[in-house]
Amino acid sequence: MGVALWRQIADRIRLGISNGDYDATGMVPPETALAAEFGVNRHTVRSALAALAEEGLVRAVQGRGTLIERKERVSYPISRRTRFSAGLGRQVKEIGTELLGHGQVPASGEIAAALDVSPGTPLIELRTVSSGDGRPLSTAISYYPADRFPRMAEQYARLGSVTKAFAAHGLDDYVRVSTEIVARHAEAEELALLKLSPGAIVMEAQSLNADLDGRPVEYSRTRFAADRMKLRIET
Amino acid sequence: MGVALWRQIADRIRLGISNGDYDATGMVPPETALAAEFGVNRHTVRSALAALAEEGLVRAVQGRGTLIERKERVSYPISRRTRFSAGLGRQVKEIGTELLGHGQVPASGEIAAALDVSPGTPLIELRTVSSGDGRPLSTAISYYPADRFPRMAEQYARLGSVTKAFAAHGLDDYVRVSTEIVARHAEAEELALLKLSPGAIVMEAQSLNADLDGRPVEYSRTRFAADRMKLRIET
DNA sequence: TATAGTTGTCTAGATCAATAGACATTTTGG
DNA sequence: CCAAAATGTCTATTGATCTAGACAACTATA
Repeated sequence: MGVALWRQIADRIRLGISNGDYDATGMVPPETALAAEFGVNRHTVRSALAALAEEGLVRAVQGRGTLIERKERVSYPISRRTRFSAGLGRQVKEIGTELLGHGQVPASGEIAAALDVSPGTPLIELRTVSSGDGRPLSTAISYYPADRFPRMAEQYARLGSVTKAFAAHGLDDYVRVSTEIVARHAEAEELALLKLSPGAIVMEAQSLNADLDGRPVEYSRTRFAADRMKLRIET
Repeated sequence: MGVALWRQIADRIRLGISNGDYDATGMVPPETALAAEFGVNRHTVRSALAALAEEGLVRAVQGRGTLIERKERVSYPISRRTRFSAGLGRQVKEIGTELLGHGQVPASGEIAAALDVSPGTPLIELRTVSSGDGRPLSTAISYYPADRFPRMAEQYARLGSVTKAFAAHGLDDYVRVSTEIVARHAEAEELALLKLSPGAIVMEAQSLNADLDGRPVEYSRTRFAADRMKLRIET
């Protein structure tokens, strides 16, 4: 209830594709067969397939059938040495990062606690979107202590990498201290940034990075498009 | 499109609650205020609140308002020494595990590769549901090499713990080798097992455990109810 | 005890989702 | 070339969702 039948059917077909049920033919079964399998009208199946085509997961060809344009989920590694670009390296040909905006904000309770600073301490805030081969994969809001990394925004904009921006401030190495992952429905802003359709899912990772002395250097909230990414924990 | 408006509104209110937007009063704003805020009819807001009440997240009291029954997400730790019960210890008073069924199956391609056995090798399969304080939290399908752990099902049923069932086979310690996490809409079976409503989200963790010599001992697919759990990565 | 503010219930109409059926258009293979 | 099989398009009908409005029932407070 509350979720249109065609969307539920779309979810089941998507699952079947990702399970490899149709690998033998590389095509989804005919609309009439799917309608029979799911016990719904052919038009309902067509709505579902139209949604999947919109996602780029399948492509219908009149007279032939509906071809699967397999898109593997990109695997994002999470380890003590998590670096965005490095981990995605071979899975996508081209990585794009866009700086949506930046600013200086006072540390609020939760973030202040994570970064181990007093509430109100000035922080640099970066908002970014990252994509692989043109598909948006994740969007992040990151916070850095402004006294230690005053030119974070400029350096990130220039270098296109947090690791390099840290290096420009004299920080050569840092490690992941903790990561918390929740999954939820995407908000309106996330739908727009990640080019998702309503009802889509994001995985939100709240992570804390620290230098080798254990001093926190970055707190970030990264939202991953759940149908395009999987997270790989390396312990 | 494809997701009823009242369900989208419910998602936004749920998010507001988990963000602590209404902590000052402990109540959701009046229905008329919410209707104005979201630009929908009051009846639509009422449908959304009814759904949240069904989840147990809020409770409406005529004449007063709609009270928030805050339920924090249970944090599930993932580390080299991931043990289900131990990690949840202090967050829930009572942990329940139910063995739904078990059997012996031949190893299929993907699972055989993970467990480093030839396809067709007999495996013990366990299907379980775990809950905290009566609320279902996760459901899992686990596979164990049948030659090494022949009485896995019986021992698990008797001892209620994978760690103890391993110990009964002479395996005293094991570690998490890898974990992959995806998030997706729950399937019909998962909706039933975890007592979720349509459109709900599950986080699926595919994990591999090995003994201290590096030999794989368990491959499992655990699906967590996303609105009741968060995953905490400890590196 | 009024009164304002809140949730609960009912009716009616407008819009969207799903079913049903018919037929056109395109591809494939005998 | 023809027939089978597949997707594309159109019309019509039914049921669910959303809007709109009015009023009842209950709670807290002045």
